Amino acid sequence: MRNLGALERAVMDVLWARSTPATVREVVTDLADRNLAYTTVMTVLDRLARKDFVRRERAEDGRTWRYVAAASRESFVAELMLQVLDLAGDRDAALVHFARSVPVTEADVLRDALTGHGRPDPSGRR
Amino acid sequence: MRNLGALERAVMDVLWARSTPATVREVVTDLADRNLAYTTVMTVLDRLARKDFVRRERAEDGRTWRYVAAASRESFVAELMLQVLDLAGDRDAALVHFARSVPVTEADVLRDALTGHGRPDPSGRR
DNA sequence: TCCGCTCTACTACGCGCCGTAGTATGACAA
DNA sequence: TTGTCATACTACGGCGCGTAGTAGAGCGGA
Repeated sequence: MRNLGALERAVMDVLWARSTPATVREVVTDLADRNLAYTTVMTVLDRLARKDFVRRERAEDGRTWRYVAAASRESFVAELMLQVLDLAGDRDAALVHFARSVPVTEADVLRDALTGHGRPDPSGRR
Repeated sequence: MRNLGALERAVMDVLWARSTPATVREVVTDLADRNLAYTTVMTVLDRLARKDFVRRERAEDGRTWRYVAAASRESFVAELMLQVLDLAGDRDAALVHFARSVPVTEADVLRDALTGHGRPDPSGRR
């Protein structure tokens, strides 16, 4: 699962901003400042779908597609962070470096989230 | 600071494995299984230097360069993780996702590293 | 019924990055 | 002086991505 280009990321941002599935047309208007051709956005959405970053479903008219982000932005980022961690030879050492380089306020967030990790939290995520 | 290609990463691995600065020749022999041309490795090292992933210094003979990784593998990974985190709209939410998706044993490592983050630890890192 | 709008599928092209390496050139050693 | 070794510079093909055109199908209005 490779990374995304700039426009691909912009399109994902649009999809993440709208929580509900969006048509190509809607994404185009949300990116109006970029002045993109309709087909450009379509191509990008198609590529994102191929890479499983977005899913698509038929609209009521039976011919228009609606696109929706396959994962939340936050879990996407978390996933990416785990992939990056895989680059480390010594994962623990990398984690320590990471923990120390995170701003203090975010360290608190992390600490809180870790408290109870592995605890009886019935949500069955891997 | 973009990401690295496969060969670039392999070369970095060599440099990280050797803690001491290495010549092109040495990197080539460490990558012997790949059967690379000397100039290939030289080009890659040159590109890594341009991107500030490695530094280089003259050897004693005055004409050979020695290359050394600019950062440890662990801090490189930690840095990358922070960059990824920047992609998140809601950093805290992404951190929570991350904390929850990390294996339990590594969660312990993280927790330990975070204990004392911002505490009276006289080492003056940001 | 025919026109035009809209949406989709398919194709294409340029650029930059990266893997890969050749050539030219200079220095040193035999 | 000739061969060896290191460097600098140049090159080329593939791939990913930004960008978009064209062709064709369906639908709604004149």
